[in-house]
Amino acid sequence: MRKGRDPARNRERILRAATAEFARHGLGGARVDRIAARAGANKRMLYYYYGNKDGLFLAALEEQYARIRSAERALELEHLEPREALRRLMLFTWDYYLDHPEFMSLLASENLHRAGHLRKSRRVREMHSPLVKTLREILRRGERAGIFRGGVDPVQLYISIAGEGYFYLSNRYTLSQIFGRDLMAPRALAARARHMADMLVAALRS
Amino acid sequence: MRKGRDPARNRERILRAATAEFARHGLGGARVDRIAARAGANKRMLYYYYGNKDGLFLAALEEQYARIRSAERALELEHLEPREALRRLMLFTWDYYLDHPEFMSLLASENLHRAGHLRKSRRVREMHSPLVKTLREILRRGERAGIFRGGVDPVQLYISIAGEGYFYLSNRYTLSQIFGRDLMAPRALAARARHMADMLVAALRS
Amino acid sequence: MRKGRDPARNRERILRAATAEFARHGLGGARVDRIAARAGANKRMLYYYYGNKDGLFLAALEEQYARIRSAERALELEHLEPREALRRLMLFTWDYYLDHPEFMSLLASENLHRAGHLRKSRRVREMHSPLVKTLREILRRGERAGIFRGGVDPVQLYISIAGEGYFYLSNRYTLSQIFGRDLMAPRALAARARHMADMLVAALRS
Amino acid sequence: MRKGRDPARNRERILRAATAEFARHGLGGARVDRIAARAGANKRMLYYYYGNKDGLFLAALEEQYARIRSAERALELEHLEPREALRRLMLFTWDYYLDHPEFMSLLASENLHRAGHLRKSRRVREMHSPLVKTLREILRRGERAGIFRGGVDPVQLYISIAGEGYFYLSNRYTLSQIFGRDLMAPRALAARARHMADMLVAALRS
DNA sequence: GATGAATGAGGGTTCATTCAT
DNA sequence: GATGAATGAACCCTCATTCAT
Repeated sequence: MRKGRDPARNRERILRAATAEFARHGLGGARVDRIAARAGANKRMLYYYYGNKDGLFLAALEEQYARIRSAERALELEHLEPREALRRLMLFTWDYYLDHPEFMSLLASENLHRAGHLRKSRRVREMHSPLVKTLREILRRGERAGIFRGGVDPVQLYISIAGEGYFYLSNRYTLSQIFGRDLMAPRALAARARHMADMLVAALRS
Repeated sequence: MRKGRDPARNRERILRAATAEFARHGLGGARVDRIAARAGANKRMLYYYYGNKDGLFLAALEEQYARIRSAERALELEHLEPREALRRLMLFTWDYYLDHPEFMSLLASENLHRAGHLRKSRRVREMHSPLVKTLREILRRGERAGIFRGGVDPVQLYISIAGEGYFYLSNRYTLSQIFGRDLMAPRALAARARHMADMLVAALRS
Repeated sequence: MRKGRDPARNRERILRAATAEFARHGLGGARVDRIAARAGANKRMLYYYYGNKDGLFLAALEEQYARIRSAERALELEHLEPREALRRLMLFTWDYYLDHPEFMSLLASENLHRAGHLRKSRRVREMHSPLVKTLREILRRGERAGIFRGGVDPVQLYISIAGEGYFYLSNRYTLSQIFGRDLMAPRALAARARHMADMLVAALRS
Repeated sequence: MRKGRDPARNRERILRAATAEFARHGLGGARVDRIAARAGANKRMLYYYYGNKDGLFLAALEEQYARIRSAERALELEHLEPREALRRLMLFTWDYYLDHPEFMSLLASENLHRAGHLRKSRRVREMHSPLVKTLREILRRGERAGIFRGGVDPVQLYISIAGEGYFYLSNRYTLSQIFGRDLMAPRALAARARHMADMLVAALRS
C-alpha cells in the first residue's frame, strides 16, 4: 500500500496540480517544486511522465481543451432548433468559463507564448474539426428554415459566441479596478448573460 | 556628451524596454537584465527610478492606460451623433488593440495576477471616470433622441464595445492553431470589423 | 522468444553499450540511462550484473585489457626473430589503437581517476605478467645474438613501443586543432608508422 | 577591504580553482560548486566572467597552452646549436609535464570531447604558429650543417618530442598498476629522461 | 531474470536585487 | 545619476540508485 501503487492516479494528480499552478501563476511564474508538492509526488516524476515543464504545460492545455469540447458534445446541439442551439452554446460557454477560470488562464499563457506549445500538438487540431462541422450544419439548417441570414462563417461565429463573455471574465480583475465595481456580483453576471443572448439573436436574424 | 546626460530620456527608454519585455514574456517570464540591456541602461537604474520589478510593471501598465485614454479623448466623442460616437469608439478600440498588442499582453499579465498592481494605483481609477461620464452622456443623448433603448449601463456597454474584438485578437495564436486558419489575414480582419459594428447597432436600437 | 531468453547475451550487450558510453563521455560524463537504452536493457539489470556504475566501468576496462592482450598473444612473438618481433609488436599496437579508440578513452578516464578501479582488480595484474615475460625473452635472445644492446628493461621498452603512437592518436583532436592539420589523413598515418619503426630499430641497436 | 575589491584577482582565483578541479575530476566530473568554494567566490561570478562551465573550461585550457608556450619561448631555442636545441626542448617538455600534470589532464578531457572547445578558440591556433616556425628553422640549420637528415616535418617532430614522455606520464597510474611497479620513482624518471634523449638523437642523425 | 515506477540529493544555471565607488 | 562587481536564493532539471512486483 505504498504511494507508488497506482501510476495512472499519480500521473493524474500531477496534471491536476500543474493545471492549478499554471493557471494561478502563468507558465513563467509556475514553479515545478510547487506542482510536485501539491501533487504529493516526487519532482522527478513530472519529468518521468511529461518530459519537462513545457511538456507538462502542453498536457494540461490539451486536457483542458478535451474537457470543454467533451462537455460541449454532451449538449447534442445537432438535435436542437438552430436558434436554441446557438443560445445554448453561448450560455454553456459562459458558464464553462465561469466555472473553469483556469482554462482562460491557460489560454492567456499560451497566447503570451504565441501558441508555441499548441503548434506541436496534433491532438488539439483534430479535436476541433467536429465543432466546426456541427456549427456549419446548424447554420445551414437555420438558413434553410429562413431564420438565419446567409454567408456566416462558422469559425467567426464561434469566436463571437465565445468571445462575448471572454473579455468580461478574463479581464474581470482589471475591469473591476479601473471602473471601481464588482463585476462578479450575481446580478451583474445575470445581466451580462441576458445581454449576450440578446446580442446573438439580433446579430443572426435574417 | 556622456550617456547619462539626459535623465528623463533614460527613464523613458527604460519604460519603453520594460513594456516590450513584459508584453513579450509576461511578468513572471520577463527578465530585468534584458530590460536593462534593451534600454542600454545600467541595471541599477531600474531600481533607482522604479523601485523594483513590480514597480516597473505598474509604471508600464499605468502608462499604457494613459495612452489609450488619451487617444480616446482625442476622438471628441461628445461632439458626435450618438450612434456614430459608439461606432467610432468601437472601431478605434479595435484598431488600437491591433496596433498595440503589448497593451493586451500587459492586461493579460495583470489579470493573471488578479490586478495586484492596479490595486495600488490611484491614477488609473481616476483616469477612467471621464470615460464613464462620456459614455453615460452619449447614452442619454441617444435615448432622448429615441434611437437607443433605455436602461443600458455605460460600464457594461464599454465592456461590450471593447470586448467584441478582444477575444479575437488576444487569443489569435491559439484560435489560429485550433482552427487551422490565419485570423490576421487582412480580409479576415476587415470582415471582423464590419461584423462587430453591425452587432453593436443591432444591439442598441430601441 | 522473450527478450530475457538469453542472459549471457544481455550481459554482453550491456558491457558493449557501457564501453561505448564511457569511451564517448568519460566516466563522469557517462549516463547510466543511456547505457541501458543503448543495450536495450532495463536499467535495473546493470546493477544486477555489475553492482554499480564503477563496477561496470571496471568490467569494461578489464575486458578491454583482456582483448588487446589476447590479440597480442596471437602474434606469437616468441617465434619471431627479435628485431622483427619488436617491429611487429609496435605496428600491432599502433593499429590496435587506431582501430579501438575506445580503449585509449577508457585508459584516459582511468588515469584521471588515478587507477582507482584497477587497484581493485587482480585479473588485470595477472594478465600482464606473460607480456613482460615474453618481452624479456625477446630482449635476451637479441642480446645473445649480438643485435641488441644490453641493460634494457622490458617494461620501459613496452612503454616506449606503445607510447610512440599513443600521444599522436589519443591527442589527435587537440593536435589537429592547434596545428591546423588533419593528423588522421592516410598519408600522415603511414608516415607516422614508418617513422616509429625507424626510431625503434635505431634505439635498440647495439 | 571587502572581498570584491579586486576584480582581476577574483577572476584569476576562479580560473586557478577551475583548472585544479577540471584536472582532478575531468570536465564531466568537475563540480561548479567546488570551483566556487575553492576560489572563495560566489558561484554566480563564474557565470559573470566565463559564461558557463564550458566557457570556464576553455579559458582554463587556453591559459594552460599560453603558459607552456610562454615558458618554451623563454628557452630561446633559436640561439642554440640544433641538436642541443631539440634536446633542451624535449627535456623541457618532460619536466613541464612532470611539474604540471594538470595540463595533461586538461588535454585528456579536451580530447575526450573531440576538441569541441578548442574549435571555438582562435587564440590557441595563433599561439602555435611561432612554435612551428622555430622548429622549422632549427631543422633547416641542422640540415645545412649536415647533422640532420632532410625531409623531417616540424609538426611530426614536435609530436615525437612531446609524445615521448607523454604516455609514460599521462598513463602512469594504469601502467603502475598493470606492471606492479612505481613509475614515479626518481631513478625510474631519470632513466626515462636519458632514454628519451638517446632516442631523439639517434632518430635524427643523418 | 526482468520490469516500470519511484526517489533524494545535487547538477548547472539564472533570478531579482544590492554593494562600493 | 551612473556603474561594474557581487550576492544568496531558487530555478528547472538530472543523477545514480532502489523499490515492489
